[in-house]
Amino acid sequence: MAGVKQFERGEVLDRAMALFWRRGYEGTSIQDLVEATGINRGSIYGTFGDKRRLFLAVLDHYTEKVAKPMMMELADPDPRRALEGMLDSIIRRTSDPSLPRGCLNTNTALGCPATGDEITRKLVAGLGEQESAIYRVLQKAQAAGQLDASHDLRALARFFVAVCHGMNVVNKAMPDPGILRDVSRVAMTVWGVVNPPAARRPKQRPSTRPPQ
Amino acid sequence: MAGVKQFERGEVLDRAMALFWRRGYEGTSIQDLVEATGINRGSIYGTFGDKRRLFLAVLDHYTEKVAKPMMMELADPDPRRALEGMLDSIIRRTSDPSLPRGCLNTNTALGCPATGDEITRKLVAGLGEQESAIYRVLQKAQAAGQLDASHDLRALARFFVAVCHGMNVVNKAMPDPGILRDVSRVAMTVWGVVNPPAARRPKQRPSTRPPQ
DNA sequence: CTCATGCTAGAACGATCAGTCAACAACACC
DNA sequence: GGTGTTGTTGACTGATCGTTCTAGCATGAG
Repeated sequence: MAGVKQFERGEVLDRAMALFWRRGYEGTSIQDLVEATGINRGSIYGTFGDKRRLFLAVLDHYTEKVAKPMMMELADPDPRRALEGMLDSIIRRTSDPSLPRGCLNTNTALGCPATGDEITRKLVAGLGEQESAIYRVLQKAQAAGQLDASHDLRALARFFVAVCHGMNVVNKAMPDPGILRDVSRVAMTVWGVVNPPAARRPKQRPSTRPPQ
Repeated sequence: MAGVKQFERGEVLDRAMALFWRRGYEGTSIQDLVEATGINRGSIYGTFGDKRRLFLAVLDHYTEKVAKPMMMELADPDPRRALEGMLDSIIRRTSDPSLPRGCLNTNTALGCPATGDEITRKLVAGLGEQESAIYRVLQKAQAAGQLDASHDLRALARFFVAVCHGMNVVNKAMPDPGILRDVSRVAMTVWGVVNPPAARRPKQRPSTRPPQ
């Protein structure tokens, strides 16, 4: 049947995403994509332009399907639970054996030559947004008195961003959710630290235990 | 002049390392290596075998030249300074504009298809060694009373491993040493935290599952 | 001297790469 | 039914991939 669309854009992006995620940009050929998506070479080019633009579409797809749900955890009204939720969502995702290891964004950021093209700009922008979103949660926590006023929120936000990406790297190499639970649990303890040794800390026992 | 070695193995590995580090395994062609090292195509094959084995040699070279010096910081008699030194050495390295961004091991771990071949095994082994080395430092600290006895040392070690790799990812995307200093400073604050009454873990050694 | 050695230069290999193209089939509208 | 648009198809392009190979030459050992 020609002349009528044989495929769903979203499904093609799903399969292409899985492939790029698993094998990286350079490691994935158009032929691989043709076989994995089931649609023809020409249709790929007709729909997405070329490999690079297909990859950009996949990055957007990933943001929508994976990154955004993770960031949604930050909307939890309780700031501490929001952060824990974000880390937990990484653990949940990396525990799903049907998904490739690591994180497409993280993989891409390290696999690519770090040129200043649109791909890198997208990734850097994503990192920045994540930092900002975490920063706002921390501000809320500080305003609510759940976080000591002496904390450097920018540094804290950057720390959590780094932890997220560290978890993705570790997961890619060693797919054991227990490791990530350890990392997450320890990372969350910085929350309870009072910076100046003078100040006395109110009861800072965590009200919620990580699920499991 | 022919008939006598025209190149130093170490220099060739230096240049090949820089290339692989910057562009990744798949992004670096033999032709690139020929041009960057200045030695002939045939000499590369004669000396190293093929691209994969050259890359393995580069990984060893990287371990010797970059990873081992970083791990040496852990030998500091003061455990806390040892850990700080390790993180600082990452910041120092990533601040050196003459070196490529990120970390070759981290880049490779994420850029490659993560097959179970020798490359992945090398990387996983490196991660394991780092975790063990950090673990021993933490044990020393705990024995010396510098670290609260309630800390879960395995989890702490895994946390610091993840932070290292998170720093490498962040640095690859955003080459600002200030960010890494923030991350490092916050990460070190976990040192002073008394662990929440963590569930006693069954003795759980690093994962045995094969990487993806 | 002779000869093996270890490099250089470069052609050539088949495979694969990203990307293009013309022919063709199904629809929408006239 | 005629026409134009749209999407499919598979062959095709030129470039590049990793790898091999031949030929030639300068050296050091015997």
